[in-house]
Amino acid sequence: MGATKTDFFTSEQNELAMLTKAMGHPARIAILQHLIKVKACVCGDIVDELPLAQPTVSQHLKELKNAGLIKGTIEGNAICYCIDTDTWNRYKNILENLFGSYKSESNCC
Amino acid sequence: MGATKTDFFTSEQNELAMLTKAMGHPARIAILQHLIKVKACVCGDIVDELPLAQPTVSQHLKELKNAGLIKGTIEGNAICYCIDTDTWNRYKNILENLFGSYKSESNCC
DNA sequence: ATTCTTTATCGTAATATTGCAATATTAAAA
DNA sequence: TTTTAATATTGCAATATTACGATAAAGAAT
Repeated sequence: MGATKTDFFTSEQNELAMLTKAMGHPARIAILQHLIKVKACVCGDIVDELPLAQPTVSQHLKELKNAGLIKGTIEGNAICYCIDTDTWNRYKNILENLFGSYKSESNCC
Repeated sequence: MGATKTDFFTSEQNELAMLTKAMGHPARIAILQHLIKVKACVCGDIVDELPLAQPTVSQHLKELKNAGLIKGTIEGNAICYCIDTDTWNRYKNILENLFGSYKSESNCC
């Protein structure tokens, strides 16, 4: 055991879980916030912003990229990371949908 | 190593990470969706809804409860779980804030 | 009082995540 | 072409997560 039983859940459930799992680390939240704040794309100075070693940051960037939250484009020998607009908006909708589907009136406790 | 370096991040970042981490499993997404759908509180038939053993479901419920997403009230020898309205709305705002703070115009790639 | 039902906890195995030092890779710069 | 700079990858140790069988706990039903 130890592996998540993804096969038994819907693709929507797995996607939501994938998204939130990718966001489920303070460093990755910090990266997203930073990419949003500095309106231009930032390259490797994300490393300077974080209290983590370069390989660790690289790993977190990879996970955010795998989830589709960010994308990186090569720029010389540096790499320019930024929010991936398309998936970002899609995820925004999915989350709004989930959180919006709950109406507090219909709660018995 | 292996432990997250929470001390070096802001409490907002840690809270967002805590929330999304708690949601970052298809079973826990399924539980939330189910609690939203059946407008009354459900007790242990969450177990029947999921393709997981009872102790595993209990563990997932505990994590959702720790994150403040749900709460359980004792009802006889059963326990009635439901969305925790207050924290749910707070988390909704926090997430809307994060996802709303990104404007796609200000992206260079 | 005993049994049944419901949920939680314990113990444990399998796997995943986190973090970093060392090293590889790739392209600019000298 | 060597050096330098920026990222990625590898390998590994520490820790966390996922899952479940066995068992405990607590109240309902008999």
